[in-house]
Amino acid sequence: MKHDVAARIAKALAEEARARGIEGELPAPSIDRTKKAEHGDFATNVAMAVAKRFSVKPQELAAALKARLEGDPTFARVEVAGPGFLNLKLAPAAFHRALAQVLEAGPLFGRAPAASRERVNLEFVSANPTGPMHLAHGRGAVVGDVVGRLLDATGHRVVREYYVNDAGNQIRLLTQSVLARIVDGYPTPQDGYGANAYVEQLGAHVNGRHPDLVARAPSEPLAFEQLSKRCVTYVLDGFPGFPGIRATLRALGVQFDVWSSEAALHADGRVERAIDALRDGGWLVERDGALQFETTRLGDDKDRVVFKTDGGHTYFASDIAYHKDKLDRGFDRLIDVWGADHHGYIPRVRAALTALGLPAERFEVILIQMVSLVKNGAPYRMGKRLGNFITIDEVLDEIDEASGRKGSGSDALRYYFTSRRSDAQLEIDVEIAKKQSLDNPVYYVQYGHARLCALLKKAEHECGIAPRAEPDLSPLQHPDELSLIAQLSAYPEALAEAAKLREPQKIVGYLTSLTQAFQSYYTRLKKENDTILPRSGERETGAWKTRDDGAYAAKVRARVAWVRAIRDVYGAGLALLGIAAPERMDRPAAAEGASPEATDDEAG
RNA sequence: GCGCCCGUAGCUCAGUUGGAUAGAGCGGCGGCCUUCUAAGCCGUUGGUCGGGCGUUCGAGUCGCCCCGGGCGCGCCA
Repeated sequence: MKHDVAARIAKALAEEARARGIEGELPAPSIDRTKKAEHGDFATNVAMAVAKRFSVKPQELAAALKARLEGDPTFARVEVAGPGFLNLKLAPAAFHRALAQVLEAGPLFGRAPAASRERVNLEFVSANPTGPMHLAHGRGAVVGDVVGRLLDATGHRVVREYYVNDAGNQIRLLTQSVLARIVDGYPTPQDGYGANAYVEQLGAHVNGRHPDLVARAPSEPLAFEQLSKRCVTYVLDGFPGFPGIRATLRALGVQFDVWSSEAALHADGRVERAIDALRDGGWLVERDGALQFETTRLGDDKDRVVFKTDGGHTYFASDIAYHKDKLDRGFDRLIDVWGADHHGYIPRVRAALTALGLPAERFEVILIQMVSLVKNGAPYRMGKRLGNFITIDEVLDEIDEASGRKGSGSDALRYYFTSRRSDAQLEIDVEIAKKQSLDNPVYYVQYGHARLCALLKKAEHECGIAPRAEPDLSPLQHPDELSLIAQLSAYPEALAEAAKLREPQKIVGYLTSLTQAFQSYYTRLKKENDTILPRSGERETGAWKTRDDGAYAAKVRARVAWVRAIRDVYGAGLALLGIAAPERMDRPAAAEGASPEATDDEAG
């Protein structure tokens, strides 16, 4: 629809230029959808943008263009406004054409499967396998997952990857913490994972399953290593009392294609080879007994240690190998989703790729800002040692239970995390996060979808309108119906924009506004004493089919197709967000029974 | 001190990458269910878009300078 309008404006502009003898390239006109109905459907600033080239006043040029555009039946009204805007109101037929396009594409509308075919490696979450995922991890998980869906939908080939840090200090500390719980006299490690239910349960489980390893681990390094591996496995796969990271992610609707292991990078020599390559390139220096990579030569603040004085590697050493490995696997683009507290890390990874002769410009980072928790207005600090972190499992379970539907918690959390820009800090009240089950805005969007589905079901079963009917659309004349079509036609633009900028909240915003428009129309129509479908009495007798010589039936059929288009776009949008699109939603019992008295009782 | 992010309604946040009278949810107040789902709709309340200067037809959006908050500046991850 927008392209169509843009092409017509460009044509009028070109004609005007020719008439005035203006030579050369003209800037592409910028076409905007208007916010106000009185401004028509589209507006363009083209007259203001090119007035200088034409050596005339913007308003004069706008008037000339208006004269040309008025000859085009696509436009019902063309007006010059303000300093030289052209406000365009489209004829109904233009809306009907746009709707036909949506209907033809159906649920695939807006997708661009043949776009770039860029091969993208999307690495996200990558939380250390040392404990359950807590709420803050969820933000990166959801944003990463949705960015993956956005890229899928816009023609990229995405591999979702979880980098398991199974080779470092933190794993050793976890294993030591576990041993301290179950082996008499085993020292509690400094900065370890304290006395909480998680370590307790993990210890009990490990002790029951691998008594031999537990016995030997304190004195035999090999046994310790094997025990560490077991611990990582249990953290990922779960053990009694805790579902494990994989299951938590699954419950959140997050899937991964590849789980790559840091330990494996070391085991098969990829780290060594990457470091050797840096050495061969002359990037490494021995300093203070450690091996340093001179990243300052590539714009970093200071040189970075890759091998420590004690001979151990830093995580940076692994990361060099890991990112090199990802590029070696042939990806056109690497997208890492990181917590914003790691932002200082970007220059050194980029430096590493450059030093290795790899295309660093393919490396991109999405920073996820902190999630800070408050409880009753006061900061709520979470910490491993405090043992009071709110796990994702906990939040999911509570919301599922309160709403009586499995998956409800995932929907609520996904909505919450995707409705905000990821580069802005986010404050969550832990009480609201857990109890906000029934007034979460996600239900608003889902309810809209359920209403559309209910209409379509009734249309099929009680009016005999085929689900894939392709009726004449010209009876659609209600201003709300037409402006909703304009909104539908904007969906591909919203999707493309969201994918390009890696900003899921654009989709949430789009869906919210679409829902609003439909819900508002739905109620307004009733006030106008009209309905989308025939009322129940007429449905039963079939009288609606012949009313007004069939004109009414034609309108009903057109409206049902229109509803189907909205439903399809809706469903597509929700799928992008990984939020369920329920076909029916019944009022929850709490809301059903809500009366002033009942509310007072609860409050008192 | 240096670097990155943020500052928009009482609270949590959007704002189509420079457009017209800045929006939503929650909260407050007042209305709307006899037949398509009231988890809804309508109205109302609420703003010097942190402050200043600049760029131009036009700034919440871009530039510079302040103020305020968060994060980073480890041979931790």
